[in-house]
Amino acid sequence: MSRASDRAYNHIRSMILSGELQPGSQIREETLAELCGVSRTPVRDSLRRLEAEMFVRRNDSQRSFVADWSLDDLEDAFQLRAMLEAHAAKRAAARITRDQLKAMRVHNMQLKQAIDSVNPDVPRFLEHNRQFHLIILEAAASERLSSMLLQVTEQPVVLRTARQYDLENLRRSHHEHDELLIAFENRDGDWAAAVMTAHIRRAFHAYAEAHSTDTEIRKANLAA
Amino acid sequence: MSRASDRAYNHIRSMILSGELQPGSQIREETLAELCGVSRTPVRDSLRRLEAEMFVRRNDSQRSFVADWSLDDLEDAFQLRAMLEAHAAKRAAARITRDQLKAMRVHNMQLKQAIDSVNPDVPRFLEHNRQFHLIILEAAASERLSSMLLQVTEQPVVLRTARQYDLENLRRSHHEHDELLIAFENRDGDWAAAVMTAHIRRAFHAYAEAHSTDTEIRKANLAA
DNA sequence: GTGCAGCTTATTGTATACAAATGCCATTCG
DNA sequence: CGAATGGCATTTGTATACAATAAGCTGCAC
Repeated sequence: MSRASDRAYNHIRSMILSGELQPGSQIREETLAELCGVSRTPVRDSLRRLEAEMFVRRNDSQRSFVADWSLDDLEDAFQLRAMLEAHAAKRAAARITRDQLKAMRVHNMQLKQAIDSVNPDVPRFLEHNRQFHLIILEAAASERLSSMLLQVTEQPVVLRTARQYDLENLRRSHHEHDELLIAFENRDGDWAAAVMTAHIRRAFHAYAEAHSTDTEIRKANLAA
Repeated sequence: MSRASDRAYNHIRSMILSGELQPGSQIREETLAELCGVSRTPVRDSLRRLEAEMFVRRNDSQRSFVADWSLDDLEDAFQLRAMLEAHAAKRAAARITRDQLKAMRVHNMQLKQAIDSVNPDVPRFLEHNRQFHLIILEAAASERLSSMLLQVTEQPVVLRTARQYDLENLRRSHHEHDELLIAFENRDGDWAAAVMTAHIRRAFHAYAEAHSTDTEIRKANLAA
């Protein structure tokens, strides 16, 4: 996409992710336009995209609000994600190439390194993790599946809190990736799907735990 | 949505579904604007929506084309649909209310009537069929799942050819719905999911068969 | 004849002005 | 005192003009 429209999209998206735009709050096109330094036209474009991606929601009278997801909604998203990623894994097992497997191994090694050093580099872990999963999606060779999965992966709640996993959980991810790789090498789609389901669901519970702790902390702060 | 924008969206969508806009052909905003009797602004809105729904695709330089799906893409869509609908059925089995069940029974009765009369009314069948499935989606109570499923159900290829099923297949649908209802009454999510999977996959193969016949005929016509 | 440069045309992107719709508040009538 | 209604303010929708970009073409050089 073009300059202004892209800028607006990325800007608004990051403001939502960072919490700068509070969940549930109304967002007006003109305000956003000023914040992004563009006119309303590209802002409107961005809002439509963000609405399709469920970052933004509109009420009956076309006013836009920052989406506000409950823990239930989150579990919902993870459930869907688990199902779709498992499906992708199964398809990928039947189609994946040597080169793709090789690339996955490299990413899995690098994400391990990112958290094994004395100074764990979580963003680097996440990036390699993303690439790892992306290759599976690529190997699954279903454009439709890809677009759906992105929709459910790129959610604010997911992204904003992905960083909360502790190192122990990240290490588990690495081992699960290893198992996935073996399943792929054996072209065992059911195995791959099962490992993937477990992988995603564990991630959800790790998150939910971190989240409840977080909530506790927030409550404590409010009480203080 | 508002008047002009809605009109444009529906108009363009129906032109794609009817084949008036040929798959693969480029579509220019201004042309569409004239066809719809609105300015480019609402047309652009519509194109973005249609693009998100994969009715329209854009190339690297932002030009829009009517999506053109192969049989593989179609099977892909049906596979995803089967998975998602099965998931919906499972969730619905745990949540569905008496009233919803009752409404489903009514729709299933009416869709039977629509094809049992001397003059089969396929559009009426399809409408009740749609409502039947919609209630399941409603009972599944996952907004995200709903929006995904709509995406994969409302596809041109699916819609354009839904009318090709013969009466025998439509009757089978009715019976499968009956079985679904019993699974729901027993709150047996796994059963419901299994029936649903079979239901959708049978529909796909019925379609694929009709389609290949269709293709044969077309080839024959071309040869003549 | 082939390929590239530069120009021309086609198409989309952006800004802005104005129109339409919606919500809000105050005022009035029952 | 409460509910309905009218008008005002806010926000979004649409049209249009202009800018930017990409595609296609023409002619020139080799």
